[in-house]
Amino acid sequence: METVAAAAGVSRATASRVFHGSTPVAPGTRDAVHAAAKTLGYVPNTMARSLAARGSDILGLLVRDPTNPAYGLLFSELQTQVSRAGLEMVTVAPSRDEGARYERQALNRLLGLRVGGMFVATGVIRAEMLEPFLDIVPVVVVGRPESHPRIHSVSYDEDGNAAQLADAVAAHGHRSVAVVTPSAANSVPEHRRGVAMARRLREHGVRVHPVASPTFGRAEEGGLDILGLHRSGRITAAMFPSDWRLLAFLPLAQAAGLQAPDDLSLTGCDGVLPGIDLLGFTTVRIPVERAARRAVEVMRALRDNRTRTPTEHELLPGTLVPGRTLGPAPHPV
Amino acid sequence: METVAAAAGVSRATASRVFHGSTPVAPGTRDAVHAAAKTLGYVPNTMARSLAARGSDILGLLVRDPTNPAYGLLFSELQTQVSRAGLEMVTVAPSRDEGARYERQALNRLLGLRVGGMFVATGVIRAEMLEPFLDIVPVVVVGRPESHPRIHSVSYDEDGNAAQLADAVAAHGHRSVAVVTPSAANSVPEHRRGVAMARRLREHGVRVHPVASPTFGRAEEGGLDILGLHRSGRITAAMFPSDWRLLAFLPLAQAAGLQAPDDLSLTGCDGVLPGIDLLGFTTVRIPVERAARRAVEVMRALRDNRTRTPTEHELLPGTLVPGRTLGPAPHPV
DNA sequence: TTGAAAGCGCTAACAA
DNA sequence: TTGTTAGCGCTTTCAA
Repeated sequence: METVAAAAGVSRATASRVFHGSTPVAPGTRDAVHAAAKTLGYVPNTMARSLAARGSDILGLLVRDPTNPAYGLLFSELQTQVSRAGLEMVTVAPSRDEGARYERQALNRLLGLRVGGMFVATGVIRAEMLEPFLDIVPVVVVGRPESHPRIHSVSYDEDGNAAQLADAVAAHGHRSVAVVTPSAANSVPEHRRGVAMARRLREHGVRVHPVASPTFGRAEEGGLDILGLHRSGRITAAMFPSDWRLLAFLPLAQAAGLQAPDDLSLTGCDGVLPGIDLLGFTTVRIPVERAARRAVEVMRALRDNRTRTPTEHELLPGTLVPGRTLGPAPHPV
Repeated sequence: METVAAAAGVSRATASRVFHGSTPVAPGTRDAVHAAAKTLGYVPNTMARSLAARGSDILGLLVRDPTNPAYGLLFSELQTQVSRAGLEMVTVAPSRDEGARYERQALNRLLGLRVGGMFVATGVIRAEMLEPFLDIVPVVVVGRPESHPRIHSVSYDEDGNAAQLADAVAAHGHRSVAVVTPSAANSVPEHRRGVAMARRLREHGVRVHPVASPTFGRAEEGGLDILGLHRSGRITAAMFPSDWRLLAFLPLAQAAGLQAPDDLSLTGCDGVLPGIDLLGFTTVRIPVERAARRAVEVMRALRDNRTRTPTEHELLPGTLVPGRTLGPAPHPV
């Protein structure tokens, strides 16, 4: 900046004011500085700036698994919303090597940068790990339900989404349905969805056949159970806790000569897999965009008014995507 | 750090040495400092550190679209490899709002952080945009072929991958094949793959039916052409430039009562869509993990030896995934 | 509207 | 093995 200031014939302080834009600067001076900066290819040093200013407009996002399309989309949307709000954002992810240690490391990377706010999109960091920093930096948990009395969160209404799907299945006249429910150890949100679907179906008087789906990478397992249930005429529909699981079931169904929804109705959940809409799945689209928007709004409120913003725990409902894999029950059971 | 040093009864310099770990510190002193840091919840200020040290071990990744599973995977793998190398990494993505302006903004965010190296995984930033910074910070372009004489790159061998698939199709006896080829404006890598597939097929003496796939979001378009070609008996296989396109074709095929590979053989390309392996696509898996590993190795070499590392332009071959959607040609054409 | 000067939290010689 | 000291590049009072 020294060089830029010299080239423009002003002091460093004035150059600083031009870039920061807080105090008024004479138009002529401003132009001279900008011109000098452009020709010299000057990019302000964020480090020095936030060091001197004791804080920055850079927000941090801690994301669990960029491989997961839901997180990828969240990343992308948050970035866009943050940009629109005139702030910046950098993202970190933990190393994939096993261990919560890397989550901490990623958290520290953000803390070390002294970000002006943190979005946390990982279930592995527990609330207690965040607690010490709540007074230092605004934290918004996003995409994962959080009930800590001091941590703000914006997440998806998994129970409501599951209920929407169960309602749709029941409304199509299905009276006996398989529900794939992975264990909680396997996937917390999927487990929760499965449980909620089953509960709601039962409220409709529908008979539920729970299908465990124990292993993670081999989603076929529950699939064979479903084929068996269908062959013996005990179900007319199968509900999956994610589009991914439903996708995994398709080749099995196809091999068995099943057509959805004529032979068997199928539902997924999520609606974010790229290209998934083209498959015509009946599913619920989680409101990633809205979550991003709300998360940024909450963050802004927190930053503007650090003192007393009441803790918010928002739950955003998804949207039922009718699709082509859910049809009327073929025959009364 | 002042507070920590005081609590441990040492000077700031000593505390610094403990965290930085360059110069030897007496074990007793070290423990005292660590203890003090722990109880005080101290996280070193990266800003101040890299300001004072004139540089940092933080690398930056500029990623085009975190929504794309190939980039998501690359992000994740780079993070892991960087961690293993004892370095750190932060990632930025441009806002999704239109315009190359946001790409620049994202680039500046990284530059402003004075990262110690940059991975660039976006086709939108052109080489000329990077040129001014090549002397300031090591740059490695990854996932996109780059031929700039001063910019290092590690990317996928799209032509080779396309050839592998074409070879497999020809080897299965197909003599007349549809090849979906989007325009370059639509997607550069997909266009390139389509062209390369067609070329290689022709070298095998196979008759190629090019299928344009003009619009982006509506991949069905080319699909109808393929169904027509198949109905009239003019093709026995269809090659898609990405798994995504193939996925989009599936519902059409299913609606038309087609089974792969009995009625029509199908191939994709990429192999990274989550859950895609379960569909049994015949495809090529792009070597994302290897690309990440090599990119980090190149980066380390650049950082260690800034002066004269000859520019590398690596092209990594993918792996053919046999799958179940490619079978022998049903009858001679 | 501008400049001078005092730090922000840390590292890196240099001395001790 | 440790302390002292001079900055790193910037922002921000305070005067002018």
